[in-house]
Amino acid sequence: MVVEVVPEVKALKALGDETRIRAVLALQDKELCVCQIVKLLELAPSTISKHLQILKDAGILESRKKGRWVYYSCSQSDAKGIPHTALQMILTQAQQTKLAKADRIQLKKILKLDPEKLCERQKKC
Amino acid sequence: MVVEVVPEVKALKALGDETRIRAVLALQDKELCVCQIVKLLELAPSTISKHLQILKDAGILESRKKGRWVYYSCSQSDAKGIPHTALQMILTQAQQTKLAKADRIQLKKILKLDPEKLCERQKKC
DNA sequence: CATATAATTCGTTATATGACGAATTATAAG
DNA sequence: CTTATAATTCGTCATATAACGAATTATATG
Repeated sequence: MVVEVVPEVKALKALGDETRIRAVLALQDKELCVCQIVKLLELAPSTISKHLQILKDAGILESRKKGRWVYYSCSQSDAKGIPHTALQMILTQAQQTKLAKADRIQLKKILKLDPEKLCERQKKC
Repeated sequence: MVVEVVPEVKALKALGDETRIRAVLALQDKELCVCQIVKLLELAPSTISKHLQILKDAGILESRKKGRWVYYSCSQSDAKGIPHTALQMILTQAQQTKLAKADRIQLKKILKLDPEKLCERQKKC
């Protein structure tokens, strides 16, 4: 886990995982609730939750709770070991990759899904 | 290992390790041969060699061979997943930490060591 | 108050990682 | 040509990581 790690490399380690960088890229435009990220990345909720914790602990993401839902968003301040400007450059470049492009298409679909069909959560997200 | 990894996160993963970021920071001023890095980081040569490979494979370091010695230095081009400018910002910030400062003091000592006393390699480094 | 739901925490498991020393490779020196 | 040395590769082992499902927590709804 990214836990006993020296703060200098926390954000680097957090971002150095395909699933986690995909999550951060998905959050570039707007905040999303956990269930939407689960839908996008197709991993168990518990797995996604843990990844989001790691990113939050690294200062890359923030979260706010609204009712039963938890919304994650990109932090506007420096992450642990990566200045905000540098992080932006990294993410801008990563957005150009196939990986990110495919996810953006998929995310668009998820955001447009019939709220009734996706799940209850969509009614409130 | 950092090997099966999608290129987007290779450099991030490579840097997200205390030993490896220390190596990169030590190489900011000038190239060093493997034995000097071994001396600085106090790990087995085989371990250091592997770390340096990972950093090289991520596009962060370069190496040149001169006789029996292999010198590693920082690459001037983009790493895999981190634009060069962003990497510079990250490293500049990392240089401010206690970890890096202590290493710089130690490195200065290593570079001044009596060549005869350190080891044969020092005669040529 | 009971039930449903979103998210997290916990326990487990398979795989990845980082460490080492021994063996190997490449080059220099005797 | 033999020996010594710098670095790497290989095999092994202990630990870290990422995945899952079950259990738990928090909140909304009937």
